[in-house]
Amino acid sequence: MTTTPQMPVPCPIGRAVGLLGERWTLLILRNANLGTTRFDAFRAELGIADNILSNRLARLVEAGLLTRVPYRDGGRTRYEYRLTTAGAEVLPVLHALAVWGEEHTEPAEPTGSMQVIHQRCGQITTPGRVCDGCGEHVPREEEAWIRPWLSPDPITLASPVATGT
Amino acid sequence: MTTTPQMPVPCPIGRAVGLLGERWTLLILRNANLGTTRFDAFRAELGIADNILSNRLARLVEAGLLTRVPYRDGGRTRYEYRLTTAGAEVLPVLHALAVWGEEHTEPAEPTGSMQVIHQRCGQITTPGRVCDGCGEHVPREEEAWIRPWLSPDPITLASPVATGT
DNA sequence: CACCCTGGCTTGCATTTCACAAGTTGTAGA
DNA sequence: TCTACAACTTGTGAAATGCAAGCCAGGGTG
Repeated sequence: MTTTPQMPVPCPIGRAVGLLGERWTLLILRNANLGTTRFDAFRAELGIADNILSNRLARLVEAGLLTRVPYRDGGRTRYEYRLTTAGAEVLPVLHALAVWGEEHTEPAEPTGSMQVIHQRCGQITTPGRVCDGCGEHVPREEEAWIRPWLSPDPITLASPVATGT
Repeated sequence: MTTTPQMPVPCPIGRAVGLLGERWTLLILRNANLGTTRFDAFRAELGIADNILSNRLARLVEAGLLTRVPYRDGGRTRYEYRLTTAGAEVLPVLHALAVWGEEHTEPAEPTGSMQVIHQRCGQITTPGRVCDGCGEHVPREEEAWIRPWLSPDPITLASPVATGT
């Protein structure tokens, strides 16, 4: 028997990897944290195949990291995928990956690098929970990312949908 | 064209995921951080197939996260895989995954959960760079993990091999 | 009111990756 | 000599992934 996804192993890292470690999953969550909610948008941004995107979104909904919420498109009801708190809380994983990637990998061509800014104080900071500039905790509502290869404008992180508490 | 591993995309998260996001890779690095160095040991601990382990180790060496160092086994030379600093620096990713996994997933059967201890002060702490107990930065030499489903004894993190500096 | 468009999928088939098992190499100890 | 061991390599079938096409429902356009 192998340690394939979703088999609840005793190690929390193993369990997290089982869920988050499938191909595309962390990238979907990255984009969901940046405000993407719709099937088409994920497909366009990631270049992922339809069937796999469909599969991953379903799994993320099932695992409670995303939730399907109805929205109105003209006169009919469609669904979009919104972050839950569990999904929003993968942010530290994304931060850690961003730091590691910035430090240890090279882009194909030198575009400006990704930056995280603390909107309350306006400073650029290292991805993480404390602002390098003002020394304070950075709540997700005050965090924005600049991804210069897409746009010079900062993108404020998406808020998770209210769940219970 | 698809965003497959090793294609240097502009986003550092994408690049990190390209390398670290392959199946088994983060688990290999977790165990390497806990002191595993040998092919057999990785195989036994992870239950990974030989050819995939071989492939992943080679890729990690190529990417500079591990390095092959010779050791003597009786009268002959064998090789083991030791962490480089780049490999050791995935620790924050592992911490973030551990925290998320502890919070949002359930083990199959309730074994004691993984704990991180700051050996200088002896306190149990949340995986991360600052000790909950004494409030100080936890350098990796002072960090140990207890994984009660394997052993009650704390395991001090492996040191990376000296590189350059 | 027939036709096309758009978003969100599902289905079918080719390609790639993975799992499992068996074989290889070089040395050493029984 | 025979067996054991660590670290691989090779072969083969199963599963995951990628690509393209099709489907469905409601609305807009002519």
